[in-house]
Amino acid sequence: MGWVNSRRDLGSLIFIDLRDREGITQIVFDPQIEKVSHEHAHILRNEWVVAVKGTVSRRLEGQENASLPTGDIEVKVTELKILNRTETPPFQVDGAVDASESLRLKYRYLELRRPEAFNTLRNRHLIASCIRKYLNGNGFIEVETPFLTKSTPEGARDYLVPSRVSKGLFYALPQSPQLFKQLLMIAGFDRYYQIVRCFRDEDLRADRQPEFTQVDLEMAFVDEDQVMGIFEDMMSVTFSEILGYQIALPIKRLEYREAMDRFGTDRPDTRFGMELKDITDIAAGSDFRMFKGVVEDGGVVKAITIKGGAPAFSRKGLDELGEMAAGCGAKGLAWIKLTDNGWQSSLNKFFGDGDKAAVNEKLDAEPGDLILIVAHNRKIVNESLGVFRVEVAKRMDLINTDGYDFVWITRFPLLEYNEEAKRLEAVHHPFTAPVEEDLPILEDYPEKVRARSYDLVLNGAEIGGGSVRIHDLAIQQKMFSILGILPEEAQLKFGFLLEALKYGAPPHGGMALGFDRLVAIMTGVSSIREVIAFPKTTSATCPLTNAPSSVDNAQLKELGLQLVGREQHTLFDK
RNA sequence: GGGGACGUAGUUCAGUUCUGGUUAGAACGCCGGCCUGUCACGCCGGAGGUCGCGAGUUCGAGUCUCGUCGUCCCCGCCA
Repeated sequence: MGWVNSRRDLGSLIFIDLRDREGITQIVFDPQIEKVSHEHAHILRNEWVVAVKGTVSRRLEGQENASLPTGDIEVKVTELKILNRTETPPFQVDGAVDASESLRLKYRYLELRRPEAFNTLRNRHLIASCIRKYLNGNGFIEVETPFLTKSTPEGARDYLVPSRVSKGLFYALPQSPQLFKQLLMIAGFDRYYQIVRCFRDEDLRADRQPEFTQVDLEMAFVDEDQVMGIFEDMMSVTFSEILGYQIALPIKRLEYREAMDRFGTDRPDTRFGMELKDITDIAAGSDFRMFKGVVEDGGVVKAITIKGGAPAFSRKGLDELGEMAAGCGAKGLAWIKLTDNGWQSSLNKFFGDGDKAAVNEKLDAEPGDLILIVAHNRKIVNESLGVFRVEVAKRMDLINTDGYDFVWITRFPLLEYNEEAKRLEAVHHPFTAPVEEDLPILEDYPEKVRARSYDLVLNGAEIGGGSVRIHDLAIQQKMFSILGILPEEAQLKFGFLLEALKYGAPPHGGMALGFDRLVAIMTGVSSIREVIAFPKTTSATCPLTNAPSSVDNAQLKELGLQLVGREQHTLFDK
């Protein structure tokens, strides 16, 4: 039984490629074997659903098809039953012509009929099974937490659900099960996990969906090393079992500060070098006024060296990079092409021979190399060089795409100042514990305090993160006050957590893994939409169901809601 | 919220600028016919178009202008 993938009607002999989820098998209608079914088989078309009876037999000598796993055999049909016919599909399921993504989403069930799409989702299932097996075997208990829960002010925008029973009040769909898993630790569950849906109402990207799946876990009586240890082990087992790939353990670790200095980003792609080097001292001694000015203002001058990059970048290519620098806030991009005769650069006349040699040495630069330099405050310099580093590596094809390169980024800043909101915000979330030795400066220099947090980065993509949590009521209250949340407000929004912290909260910490991103990387697809059975478009709509859609006035009335503004929506697209 | 690319048979695209002009093409798919070893079967014939939508310029718009809708990518945003 299966679907007609293709037919080859030779008149008196008819071949059908029959497809089911496991693959394709050729079946033969031969009037010498059975007349009636052969006659009926003439009308078969692609994607019809059929059942056949017959004998599996070895193909004739020389008629094997090496490109099919079942290419040595065929089914000689003695009975044909047509189970269903089809209209002409909106796109060809056998994949001869690729359809646009919105069409494939609208007819997602046809897309999923394709072997590649099915296999991606089957791999997702296998990865999830592997993770479950690992965690089950290590004493973790899967617990479901509420989807209809309480809106929290920090973090992303919430999806809201109106309450019918309590008119005018709203549930929020969880951005993550964060607080519930902490409560489970306080309850003494010790090791919890959940493969769970999370919801965030923010603008979409190729690697972002409004609802996405996390592997969420939490452990009691642990420090960050134990959480990271479990996670490394879990990833190692999963990559080994699913891909046959051995992750190099232990996964290397970088403190946030060092990652920013060396790679210009908190999710460095460490599959290639080209690290950022500081040449502030040398630049300060040059005659280039712009560099001097930056250094006097407390800024830095940093550079990356592109080995053999001088011929690869034309004036135009460098101008493009310059525009990207401007996009990052940098005032400009200086470059040096190293030739056998010295520097080819607009900086040439501003640097003495000694300084030139010092720069070359510091940057490990030889003739044929290209040096890119940015001068500004530390943040912008790191950010723009970090962007160049990745862009240049892509353009020069320096990234080994076969491997899986993991790195932990630890000890992020606990807090950062939000210019727009004019207050401090938690970098990770407000329940993250500060590094103990930084506690004394929490009040006076809050932005200098490091968090007991850690992100797992794979091939330059953040795939997960977590932290040791605050289990001390006084510190949690202090955190809220530093974040500008008044005690009454904290009580209103997080009262249940503060209350719980009074009743014997053990030290605990955990982590969450972006499961869709992990699966996308492991299956080698470019968008997480490919690894989600029924994903949404970049405007958070579903072409298949036409969600979101309008509802009856009666439904609204029942919820005590009234629409303002744009009320008219068409129910059906053309 | 901002920037960019795209939108033409069922599908994927060409045609669109410089230079608006008779009947808008191709491939795959679809329909009909022929064919006993095909496997992207082959051969012959055929149908299929509101050029996303709306306005404007023009004697004349797929082509130029403005608006609008949709899809994708990026920035902001995503504790």
